[in-house]
Amino acid sequence: MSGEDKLLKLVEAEEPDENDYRLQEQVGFILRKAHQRHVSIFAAHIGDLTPPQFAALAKLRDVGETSQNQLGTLIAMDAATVKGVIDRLKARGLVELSKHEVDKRRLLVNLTAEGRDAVERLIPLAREITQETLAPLSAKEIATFMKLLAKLA
Amino acid sequence: MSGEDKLLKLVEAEEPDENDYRLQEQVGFILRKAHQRHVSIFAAHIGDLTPPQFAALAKLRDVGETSQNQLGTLIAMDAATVKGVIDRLKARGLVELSKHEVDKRRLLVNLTAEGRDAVERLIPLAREITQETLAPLSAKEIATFMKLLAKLA
DNA sequence: TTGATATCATTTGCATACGAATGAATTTGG
DNA sequence: CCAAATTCATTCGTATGCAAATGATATCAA
Repeated sequence: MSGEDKLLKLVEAEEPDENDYRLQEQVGFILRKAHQRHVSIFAAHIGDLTPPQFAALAKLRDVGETSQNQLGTLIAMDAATVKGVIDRLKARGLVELSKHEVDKRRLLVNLTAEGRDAVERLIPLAREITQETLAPLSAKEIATFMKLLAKLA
Repeated sequence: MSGEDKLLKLVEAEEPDENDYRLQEQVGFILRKAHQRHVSIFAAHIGDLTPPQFAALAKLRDVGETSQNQLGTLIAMDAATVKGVIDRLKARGLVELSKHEVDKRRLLVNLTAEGRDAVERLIPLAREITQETLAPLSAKEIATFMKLLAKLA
């Protein structure tokens, strides 16, 4: 079959050309790049805290004292990951840990006064980060994008 | 100022309530979750290769032999990261390395026969991964989403 | 009540991801 | 032509992110 015939066949059958896989058009690849860009913008605004660390602080501000595991669930981190994040926040005095009186398995996490001050101070910057990340889109596009992105997450 | 007055003021001035920062509505947080979900879908279909490793193989299939650094640029990885990825692919015999004859700084990377076989075999699975990642969206939503996501990446 | 299950946390091992520092080789500008 | 700047690659340190194994505690069910 000639190249032209093959092209014709593909158009007619609407089959993907199996020789034509474009990495840079795959959702996973672009998702990874968009995430990288966001992290970079975050770092430019908040240099001394990572997005996961800020997420932990912001969520603790919302819900108050919780167990480490529960916090992990709320910010989409598995137990091993959240432990590292909390360890580093504790080392910096932004959170404090205590044992649950009734259920001795649980490790309670809470903001320190310093941690609470830090979150309040950083939230305006976090708003700017969100804005800058979405800056390539118009207001209408942002609404559409956020709706669809939420469906994928 | 009473709570009602404060609300009124906010509505009039269209200022965000600085006490009301919702982490789970921020684009960075949802982007991170969407990426996590994609990686999880990837792992369910292709267990013995990570998305970055597959990206390297797929891109080498596109462009043929390139320098390690150039490959990194093409798949959005910095020099330190791409080195680790290539090292592991080399250890598994999927890529081979050679020195550039003219520019002695460059380390050339290419697929081995086994690496080429692996990519060809995996591309259909990669198509499924893309499909499953986008499954929560309709065809029209996918087109919209990809267009907007590309703008952000 | 007790044996099976489930939950919470920790640890280990592996794989991105990136900043910063370093060294080798190349290119550029004066 | 040569010194300065750039590029390519490596290494180190730190921080996610997750699977799997382990130990302690709690809950459930026969």
